[in-house]
Amino acid sequence: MVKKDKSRRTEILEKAAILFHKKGYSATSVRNIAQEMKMESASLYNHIKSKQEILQAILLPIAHRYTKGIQEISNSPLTSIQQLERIIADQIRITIENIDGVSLIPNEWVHLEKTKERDALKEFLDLRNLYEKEFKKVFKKCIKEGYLRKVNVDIAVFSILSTLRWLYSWYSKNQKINPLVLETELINNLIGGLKKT
Amino acid sequence: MVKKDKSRRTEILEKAAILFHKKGYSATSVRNIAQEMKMESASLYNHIKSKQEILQAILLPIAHRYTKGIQEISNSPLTSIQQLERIIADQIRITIENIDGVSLIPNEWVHLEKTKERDALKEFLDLRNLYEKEFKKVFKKCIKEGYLRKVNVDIAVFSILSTLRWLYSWYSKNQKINPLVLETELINNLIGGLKKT
DNA sequence: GTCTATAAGTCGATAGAC
DNA sequence: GTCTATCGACTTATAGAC
Repeated sequence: MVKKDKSRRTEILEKAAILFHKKGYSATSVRNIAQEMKMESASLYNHIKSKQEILQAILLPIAHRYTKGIQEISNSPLTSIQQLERIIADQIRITIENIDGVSLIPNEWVHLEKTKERDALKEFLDLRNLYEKEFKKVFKKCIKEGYLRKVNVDIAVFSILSTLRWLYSWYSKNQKINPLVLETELINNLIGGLKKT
Repeated sequence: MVKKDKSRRTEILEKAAILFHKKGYSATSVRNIAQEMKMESASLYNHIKSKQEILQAILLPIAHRYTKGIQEISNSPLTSIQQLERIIADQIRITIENIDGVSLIPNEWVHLEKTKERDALKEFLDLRNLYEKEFKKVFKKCIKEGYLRKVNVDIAVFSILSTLRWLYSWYSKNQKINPLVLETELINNLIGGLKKT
């Protein structure tokens, strides 16, 4: 089976993600994106409806991917601590697969808007809330079943998610590392801790 | 002693930090800042030279504060593990004191520019590199002296700094927490780990 | 599907009256 | 030190020729 050519639209989304990552959504002009595509900015509009639609087309599929992943894992027959480790591993994989897209998740979502087609801001925030709720549920189960210490759940979950949110930044500068080493090391640090016992 | 009136310039920097936090530097216009000050945008220029100067006046003092803090701690006679804990506590304090300003550190520094007066981008990045170098030095000493496990230093330090970088975001939504509880809990999680032993 | 031309608005910043 | 007025550049997006 021959791989289908990358559509022009997909190319635009990829170039845009790189530019948004580098300078942010607001500081990136439609002309900048066109230049990367070696087109005039007017030509872009044959493939996309607006600059806003580009941002939505990058961010929302990633947000859906995260939520789908955590739901599948938390509905699986794994033990709670295994689920927690899998959820962390899943986030690491999503990040490595699409650094530029994922890099927009922590901050650039604020530029999502409600458009005629969809309320992208609400859609994103709903998915994010669902994800955090699911994450905390699994985390609490790990405590209840005696896998983890009785820590403050809000603080501990925030701390783990912070590391995962910033992974894109670290990974862009350290791409040579073996992803499986990264996965193992990170899970050990985040859950096991650093202190010598 | 009577507290000196807040200068008009300081007010501008505070309002600007809030807006930059909310929408980012690029998406915030000089007119937006003026509106918060209940002035016309032209009037702002009696207090500041340019929009860029505002960003520099917010970010660079914070960057200097971080670096000064870590250097004082790492030159103190504390043990390496005590230094590490103090460094983390210092970051938490800086964040709580100035959430809006600190919120710009992770991402908005990319909009710093070289101006006639100073090369703000270079200045910032030099300070950041110095900070990370110092942090890793202390961390390595903790391993060498047997306080911490022999983990991958780059990954572990990135992970800790990620949590501290994102603290502003979590704290803005959880300001009711006792800062000392936050400090203790976070240091325990980051260094001690979550696993039940 | 790409182009040129351009609309309609916003941007940061300045000049000069008061 | 604040205002009105305005400059010139840049913004997203559209119209219409090819």
